[in-house]
Amino acid sequence: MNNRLKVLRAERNWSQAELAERLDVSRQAVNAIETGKHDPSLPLAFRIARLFALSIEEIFDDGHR
Amino acid sequence: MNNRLKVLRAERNWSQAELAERLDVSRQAVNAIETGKHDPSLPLAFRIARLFALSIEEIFDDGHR
DNA sequence: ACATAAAGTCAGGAATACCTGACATATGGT
DNA sequence: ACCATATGTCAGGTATTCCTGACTTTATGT
Repeated sequence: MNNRLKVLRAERNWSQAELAERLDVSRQAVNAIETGKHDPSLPLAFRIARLFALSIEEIFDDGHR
Repeated sequence: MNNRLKVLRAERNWSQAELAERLDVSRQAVNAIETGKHDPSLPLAFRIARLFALSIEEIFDDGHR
């Protein structure tokens, strides 16, 4: 699952730790998602989308067009 | 996580088993999601949204707003 | 009433998404 | 060069999402 987390974070000058705090997850969880080690749960995907005021589909991409 | 799976399925006259087959998951997985026992993974949420030609947000609702 | 299909549920197990704590490496500022 | 911050990664543990197979309960049709 590809995602635009790193760029969205860079646009706001947030560290992974800052983003993690805003999402109420661990810094490692943010890192793992950014580096593609695993996908967020659906509830977390919702929190991410809401934080950036975007739809889940605008942030995450599972390929299958 | 609330969802409109049951209605979307009813609109198409699909059984849980038929839906499961189209989503390539077990019948029990569909049942568990419909009955709110657990949330789908993000990849599965994408497949569900694509199948019904809707956005994830149009199908699932995590409460917050 | 009866038969079949659909839906719900349980147990046990596999894979994955989270956690904390620790440590290594990289990047940036002074 | 030095120091602080950021990022990446590992281990070990817990919780969740899926699986199969089996069973019960509920709906539907004849």
